[in-house]
Amino acid sequence: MNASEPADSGLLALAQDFREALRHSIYLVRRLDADGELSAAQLSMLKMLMDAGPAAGGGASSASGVRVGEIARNLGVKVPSATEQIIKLERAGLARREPDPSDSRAVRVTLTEAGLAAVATANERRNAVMAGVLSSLSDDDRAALAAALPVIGRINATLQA
Amino acid sequence: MNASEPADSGLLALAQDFREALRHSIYLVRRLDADGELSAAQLSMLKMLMDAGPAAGGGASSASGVRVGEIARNLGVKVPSATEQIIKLERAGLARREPDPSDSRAVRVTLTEAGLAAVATANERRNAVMAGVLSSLSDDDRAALAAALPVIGRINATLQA
DNA sequence: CCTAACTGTTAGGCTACCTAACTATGAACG
DNA sequence: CGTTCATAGTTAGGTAGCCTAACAGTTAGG
Repeated sequence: MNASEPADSGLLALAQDFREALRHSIYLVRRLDADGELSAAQLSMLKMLMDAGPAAGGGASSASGVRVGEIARNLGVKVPSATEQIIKLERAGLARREPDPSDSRAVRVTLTEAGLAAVATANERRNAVMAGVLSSLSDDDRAALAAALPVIGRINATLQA
Repeated sequence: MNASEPADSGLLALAQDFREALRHSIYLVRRLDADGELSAAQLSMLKMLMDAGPAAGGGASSASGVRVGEIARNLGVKVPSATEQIIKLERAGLARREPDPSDSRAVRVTLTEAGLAAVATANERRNAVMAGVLSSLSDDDRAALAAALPVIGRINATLQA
């Protein structure tokens, strides 16, 4: 419509639509998280520990576990919030806190067996619910969604930096 | 891989990926909402009032405003939570509560001029931030995202029912 | 050493949500 | 009509998750 700034106006429109979609998706997330097992925050943390746990990034030695500060950064929260969640997970027997041998200030957090199992169970259940929702879509819709997921992943990755 | 239930396993995989994407997108939403103006919940409510306000659904007469129960349903929260937010908006001068002339039990909520302006401002700002994020994508990525938005909208619509 | 930088915990506070209990109005029916 | 049941919203009390500020212990540098 506007010849002077077509790109910008399209970008803003896309931004608005995407925002709207995410805003509404909060219901969906809320419904998924309402299975009364693990809270969203706790599952996120457990999952992160699982992903990062086995082979921690670029570390030379096999320093098992993730440091509190790193957890906070990964989850996009402040350190005290991470501590709070970690303590809850620890009390629930899902995670363990151990001193870092190479730096006595630091704390290493690892999943327990129970934690690992809890992640698996919770994820399965939520995936099943989500799959139920997606099952009502057409094949084309699912294809479009699948094509967009890497893009959304790229958007999210941008924010980590 | 598995010939017996290829559709189901694909569906579950898609479900998992979509869930993951939404989970990570929470950062993005949080960042957008951290502009220190209106909280996410309040902006959602204001926006809903704006959308529903002018021409309320299938109502015969021009009953202006939205009822508290309807607001709660639209936002996916319980009535007391809606009341709470409405009171905050009212105190901030962004919304008004009036008795429903046709049912003295009911309350009609409408935006004030200030509320309308606040929605506009907050949305503009957040759209700009989001546009900034999206500007780093390739054209193909943006196209894929745009194609998926209606699908996500359809998913969200499913939940309303 | 002694100070400066860093890691994590504690303390206190806020928002947004929930359930349960209450008030007031409307509607149905004998 | 008047009692009874349903509906609309508010109030009260509680929880989860996040934040900032203040604190304690550890490491590293001058």
